[in-house]
Amino acid sequence: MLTVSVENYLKAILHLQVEGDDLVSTTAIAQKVASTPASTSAMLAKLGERGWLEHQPYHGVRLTKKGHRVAMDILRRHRLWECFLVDHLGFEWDQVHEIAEELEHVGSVELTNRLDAFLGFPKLDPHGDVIPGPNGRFRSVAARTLLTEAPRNLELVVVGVVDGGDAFLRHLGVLGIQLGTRMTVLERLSFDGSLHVKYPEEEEVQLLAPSVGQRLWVDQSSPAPEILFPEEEDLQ
Amino acid sequence: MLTVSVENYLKAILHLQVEGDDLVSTTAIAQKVASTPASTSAMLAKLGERGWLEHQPYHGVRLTKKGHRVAMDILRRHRLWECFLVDHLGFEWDQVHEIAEELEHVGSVELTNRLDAFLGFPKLDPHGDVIPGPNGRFRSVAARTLLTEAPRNLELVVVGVVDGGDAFLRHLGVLGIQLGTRMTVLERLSFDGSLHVKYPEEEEVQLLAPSVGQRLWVDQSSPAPEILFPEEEDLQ
DNA sequence: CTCTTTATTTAGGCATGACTAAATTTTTAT
DNA sequence: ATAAAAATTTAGTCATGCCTAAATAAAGAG
Ligand SMILES: [Mn+2]
Ligand SMILES: [Mn+2]
Ligand SMILES: [Mn+2]
Ligand SMILES: [Mn+2]
Repeated sequence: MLTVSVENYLKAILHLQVEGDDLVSTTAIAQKVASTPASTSAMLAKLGERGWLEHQPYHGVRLTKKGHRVAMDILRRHRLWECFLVDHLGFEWDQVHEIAEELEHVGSVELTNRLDAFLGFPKLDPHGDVIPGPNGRFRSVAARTLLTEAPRNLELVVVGVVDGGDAFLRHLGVLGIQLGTRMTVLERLSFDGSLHVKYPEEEEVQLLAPSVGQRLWVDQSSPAPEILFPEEEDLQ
Repeated sequence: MLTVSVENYLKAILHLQVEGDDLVSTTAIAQKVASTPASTSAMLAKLGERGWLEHQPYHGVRLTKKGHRVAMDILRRHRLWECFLVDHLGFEWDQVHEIAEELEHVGSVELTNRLDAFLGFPKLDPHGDVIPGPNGRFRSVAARTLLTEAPRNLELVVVGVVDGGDAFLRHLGVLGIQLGTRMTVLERLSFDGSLHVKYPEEEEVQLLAPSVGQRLWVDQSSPAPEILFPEEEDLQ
């Protein structure tokens, strides 16, 4: 049986491994699970013995196939519960993380799969993060771009948030941005990468800090017009 | 913060206190939480110090107001989740106890109250057990009688199960009994208290063991016909 | 009322998972 | 290449919560 503590470590390692796919450092893990490097070092030794990760002392860890699968299952439960909380219980997207952090540790496979079905097999959680399927792999989703790297003068939709802590999500609230918000990037300022963006209904142009632009996934607004007016696309 | 273990002890004590309202014994608690009397004794001392119960060494414990409230909140979460599992995820009533045993430890009040609302503020869980409200008291329910003590020759509905472990619930399945099943008690055998019962559609009369009759809550079948044909009622 | 049985507590250990402080290894800077 | 800084592990504790075995108290039998 997996303890809550072990599960939290495995999920933290998975998270750090997805970005920067090399070895994950003790300190980074300690920070993510809010414990000390010493405690983490002891835990990593144990997780290594039990075959969930490979530990290269003084250099870092990498999840084994087995450990990766376990961590993906936890992530799956976390994100499915977030969907439930937002879609059916009416929570806001910045209120669900902490609760899902506990619900994710109820491990019944039967429960998870029925919840998945109840929710309609969602691909994305309320923050636009991809939900792993019952096979322990991420469900496939449409391609997406960071707002910073998106093309200019094209209407975009916000489809996800990178690493969205509650503070950032509330900041987005202040800016009037949520999943589904549409905007057009007019200009990227060379000074610090700030973005001039325009919202459909508003006249005024807003300036988004790079810390925001780098953490928003966007997609093209409408799959509708596509190649209907290729000349106009070229003109802009 | 309450640990899972502490919560399980408090709920076990509440359970034992409801039936037989006197002091609850160390052995009974140990049995309920599946631990030893020695471990339980140590835990009771701690729970006493922290003000959740009064411990009379060698004689037993009783929950304080504070401890009672905490336990009722856990019971509330347990039963609300059971409703969710059966009503929305399609589980059978003999499959939900173990899962709810884990879900009940997610303590967010906001979550509990929203789940309650989502479920339509149910008064009874899938086993016919009364669900505590947000104030920590049982919701009021219509009066009910044990099948053993119900009047003869009157159509009854099964509205609840006393202390329904999964084994008993599956046995009821074999007998074709679930919540909402209607039946009429024809006779109570003086030998061992077995009951001759008749089901509406079936011709044959069934014999129910006393172990079953003593653990079924029933109510009068239909509030509809009432005094419409009093003569016919008398004729039977 | 005494003896025996049963219930409960105490004593002594063990596993898990956390911490601080100290030792050690790796990395960075000069 | 060597010294300083940073990261990691090791050593030594502590709190929880569990166990078995032994001591003690309460209840029941005669
Ligand atoms: Mn968690
Ligand atoms: Mn999320
Ligand atoms: Mn439980
Ligand atoms: Mn129940």
